[in-house]
Amino acid sequence: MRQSKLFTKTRREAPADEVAKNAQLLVRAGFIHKEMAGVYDYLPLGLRTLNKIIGIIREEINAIGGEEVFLTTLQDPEIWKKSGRWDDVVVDVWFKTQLKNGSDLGLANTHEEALTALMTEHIASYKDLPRQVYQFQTKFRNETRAKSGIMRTREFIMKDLYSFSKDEKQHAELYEKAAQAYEKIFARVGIGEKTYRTFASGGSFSKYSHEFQTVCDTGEDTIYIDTDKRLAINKEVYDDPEVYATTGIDKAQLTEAKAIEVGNIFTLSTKYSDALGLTYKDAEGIALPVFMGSYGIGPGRVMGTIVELLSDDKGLVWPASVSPFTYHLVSLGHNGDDISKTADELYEDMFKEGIEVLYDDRELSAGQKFADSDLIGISKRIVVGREAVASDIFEVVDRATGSTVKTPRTELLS
RNA sequence: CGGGGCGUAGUAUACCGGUAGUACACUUGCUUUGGGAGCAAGUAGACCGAGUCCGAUUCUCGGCGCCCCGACCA
Repeated sequence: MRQSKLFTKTRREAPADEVAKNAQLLVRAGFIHKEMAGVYDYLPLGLRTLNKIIGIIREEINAIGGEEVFLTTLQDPEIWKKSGRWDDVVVDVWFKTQLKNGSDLGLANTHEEALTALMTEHIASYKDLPRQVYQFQTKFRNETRAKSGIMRTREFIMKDLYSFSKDEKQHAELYEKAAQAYEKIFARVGIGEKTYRTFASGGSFSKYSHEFQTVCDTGEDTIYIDTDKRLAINKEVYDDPEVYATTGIDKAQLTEAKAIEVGNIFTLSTKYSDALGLTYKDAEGIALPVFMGSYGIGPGRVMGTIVELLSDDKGLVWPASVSPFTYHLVSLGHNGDDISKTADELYEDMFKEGIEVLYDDRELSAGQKFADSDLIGISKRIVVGREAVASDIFEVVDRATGSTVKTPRTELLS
């Protein structure tokens, strides 16, 4: 797309009401806009990156057998009363509203209840199991304190996957597959090296859960890492001797670090299937409760984590896999001169080839264009200047490393 | 929810109990063009409410909003 048509503008100054690096840079580069505390809009560039992240998650979840759905945000209190989670004392992050007739509705903060109730119509036999159902859907959580830019917000998209198994053994297989899918996802978005599968407390459903924690100084969580095994232990279970017995991790080998929770996986057991009557008939015709798990990733938080980890003093730095465009084509020409014509031509050709390119065709100084390009952080920049006009060879600069490769037109179009 | 800080043009900031200043952005004109260009002119601002005062953007109180630390994060 032509940058002259992009409605967002970059800013030289960081917003006064943001301290977090992720929010400062994303606002400055025009990726997001804050509506209020903990509530952010995604603008064209931000939405592109968010959708790249979502696309990667979708591919990996589909690869392990996930079936995508889209459930509603408005929730019937009845199903929540059955699981005991309607009460504000039990779940303190509720946003609730009412119909015109005065009856209560909830705005979904998670979807165990809704999906479990739904699946009672589709799971009847052991032949219907296992199932893995997921969605990308808006969650509302009335956090007492939103903070850290887009890392902890009151409204956010979450990928939530739910697994339905006939027993614990079948569940364990799905659980491990989901964990491996998560590792691939975090590797593909560029934070794999710093992300550790982490033992954490399991809440009220199981002894333990796993979190995926990305080491970062600005993280909220404290974890203890075994670098050899590439595993970690959350501080909340650090003093539990059973963890070491189960995992074989040597407590003395661990190193402490701050980390961001970019994903989590839970064994739910039969809590929700019991509450909502989700059973199946085994081979003998006996009704048994379905064994469940849930698996979450917040694509927005992943995006924020990438910013926290990879950006530099000039701005955002996107890995190619999640860059809003493949190329940032920066023309140094003016008013229809030869440089502009060469850049125009290259843009049109790339566009026809379906290559994702943001074309800076604006009438601005070179310095300003480079500064904007650095700030936006598209992974590769093509610079069109005098030299390109004569030679048809273009400078391609890697945003992360700053290294330049002279690339002929034909190669750019392949 | 406890503690602390802060609300001034689109953005970032300054000063002041008596006509609110600067920079960036924006508009117009001329010059400039490989790392945030120059000159000139122009548009644009005190969160809301009450109180004190001759006079409040400034002081006091209340509300609303934003940030940070802590608690919380099923």
